[in-house]
Amino acid sequence: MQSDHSQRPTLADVARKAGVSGKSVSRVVNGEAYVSAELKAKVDAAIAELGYVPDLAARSLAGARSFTISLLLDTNGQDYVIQLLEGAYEACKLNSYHLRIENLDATASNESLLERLDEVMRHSRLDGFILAPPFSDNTAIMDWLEERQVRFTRVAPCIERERSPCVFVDDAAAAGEIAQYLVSKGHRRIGLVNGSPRHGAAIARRTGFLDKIAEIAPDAELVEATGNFRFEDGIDAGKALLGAGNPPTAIFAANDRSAAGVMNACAQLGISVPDDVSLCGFDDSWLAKLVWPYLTTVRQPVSDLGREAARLLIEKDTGEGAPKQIMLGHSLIERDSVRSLDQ
Amino acid sequence: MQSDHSQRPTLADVARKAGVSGKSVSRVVNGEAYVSAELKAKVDAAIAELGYVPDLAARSLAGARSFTISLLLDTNGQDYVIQLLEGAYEACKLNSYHLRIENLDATASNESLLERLDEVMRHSRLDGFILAPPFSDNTAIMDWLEERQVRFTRVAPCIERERSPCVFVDDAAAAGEIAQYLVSKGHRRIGLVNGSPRHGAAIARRTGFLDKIAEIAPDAELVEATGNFRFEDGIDAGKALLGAGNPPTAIFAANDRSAAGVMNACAQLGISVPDDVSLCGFDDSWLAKLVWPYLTTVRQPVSDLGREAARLLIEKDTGEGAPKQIMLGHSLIERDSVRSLDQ
DNA sequence: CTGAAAGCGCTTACAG
DNA sequence: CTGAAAGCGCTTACAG
Repeated sequence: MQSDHSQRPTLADVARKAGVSGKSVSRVVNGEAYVSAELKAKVDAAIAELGYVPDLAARSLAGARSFTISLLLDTNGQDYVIQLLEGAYEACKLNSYHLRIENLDATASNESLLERLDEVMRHSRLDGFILAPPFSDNTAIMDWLEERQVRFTRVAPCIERERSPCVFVDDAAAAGEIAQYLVSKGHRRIGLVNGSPRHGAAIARRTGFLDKIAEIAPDAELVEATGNFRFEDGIDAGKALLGAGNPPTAIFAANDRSAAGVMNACAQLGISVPDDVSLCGFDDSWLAKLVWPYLTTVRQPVSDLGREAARLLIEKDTGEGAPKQIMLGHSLIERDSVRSLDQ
Repeated sequence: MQSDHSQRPTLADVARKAGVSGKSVSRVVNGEAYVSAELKAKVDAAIAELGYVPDLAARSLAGARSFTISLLLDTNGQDYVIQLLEGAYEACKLNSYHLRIENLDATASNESLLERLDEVMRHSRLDGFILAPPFSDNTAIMDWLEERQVRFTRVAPCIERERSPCVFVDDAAAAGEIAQYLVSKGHRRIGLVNGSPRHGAAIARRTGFLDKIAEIAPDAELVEATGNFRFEDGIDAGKALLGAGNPPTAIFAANDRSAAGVMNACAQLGISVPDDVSLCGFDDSWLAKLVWPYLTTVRQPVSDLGREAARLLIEKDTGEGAPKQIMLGHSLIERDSVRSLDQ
């Protein structure tokens, strides 16, 4: 690859061809102020003619930027990982940035997580990190990054949102919409399969759901089951909820994966969805259409979350001081897993 | 980050502390030959004391290596992407390499794919690429990389395996085992849901399956349906295969995803798996246990494929000239979607 | 608004 | 087996 690179035009080549100094070429390339239109035109022409592309390693060595950002995530059983990756990749590509991946184990101790981060930072330069859940709510990681003045943005944080630029969806409101939807369909005995207490989103969904029920149907009976966002949790919760006497007529599971688990429990128990029990998920992951019947759920624009998180990291702060918080919209996706009790 | 980096110990610091030249430190760090044990010990001690880590950007700028490799994949609907990523990431981490992602659209023209690769290579230095399916069978990409003398390894290639180091599973043999298994359970009217003709693996699975049937049960009736590895294809194929008269008693779908589609078709048609029809998938993706009944399938060690592909890229060729081909084992995973006709 | 010089932290020839 | 010098291709102060 060395030979390949040694034939590439350099900044000096561009400078020679344009008849200007290297510093001026650098100014144009970096979009700095105080460049006359005339000079810029000459440089741009030379760049185009030579097909010049600045060398990443040299920029990184000489300057403070690396044009590379890292996505911190846990691939373990997360349905949204791929979409997040897609969104972040797109934003990077658009801005000629590069995307690196750090796959960490969210169940590991903070100590070992920070150790790994330290290793990563020592080995290389990075313009910043995108923290995916559940790292987006990890204050130890945030403290560590802030101490070292490393920029970061967060995807779907639930705590201290003002602490960094971040992108999220209103989980509580979305869960509230599901509550409203189920109540509007006549359900008054409702089961709730909770998500991982480690994820703030699970808390927000629970709270939003319960608050809305309390508000619009205070007479409703609620049964809760613990969960951890996993398929197996959905199976267990479904059996617990539906195996007892006086089962709920509708169940809201905190994510699609555990909703699929509930469906599995139904299949095992010989209970029909939605004839015997209605079911809602959350995420609108591709899983929602890999079950039968298709799952009614809330759509989160996951790849948009990834894209915006990357964009916020790449674009310099606009100087207004305050980090940006971006809330993206969600939407209830009606499919076939809920029936109306009134009909 | 600049301030952070300027405080890091450099190679010169280590040289000073050890009382040797910078070149000697470089030799030790790079594990070069012709270093006396005594000198190496001094340098190692100084490195440990200072906590020295070589700077990636500087190494990359000065030398021919970048310690970064890129995984070329298409995230679109591929169940194995995450596992591949996990495996490749692990191998990189172990060797202090960094993993970058390029997410390309496999349905795009070769021209636009190569254009993007060119962009990527111009922007930065890369020690090589891992080609994931279906790029592992894309000769245009291989030609392009070879012309530029860029190293690459391939995951699950089906053609020209000698052309690069690669890692794969014996798809034909694995499909043959499924054939044998179904025949041993008494099935003689068998459906086959094919995979994407774009993926060589689909061809190999079909051939392996048909050949084995012809060998051990030449009297068996076979019905084929086209497919493209997608869930929807499984639904369509399932309906086509099972909606007609004299339906098969067992179906082999070329991947788990389309097998899930077949299950969906069964649910829609009121057909029970495995009571009315038996079903096998391929991959043992996590989907296999997100359906009911759990899917009997063939397990591919996907994260191992990713790990080995990265390892082959990172480790220099051993100089024997011939690229390495590594075949990893597969195994039939018996679950609950197949029943024996004899009982 | 523009430029000449120094330097980022390594590796590559080249000597010895 | 070991080292002194040059250079990779940029950006950063610093001048003007």
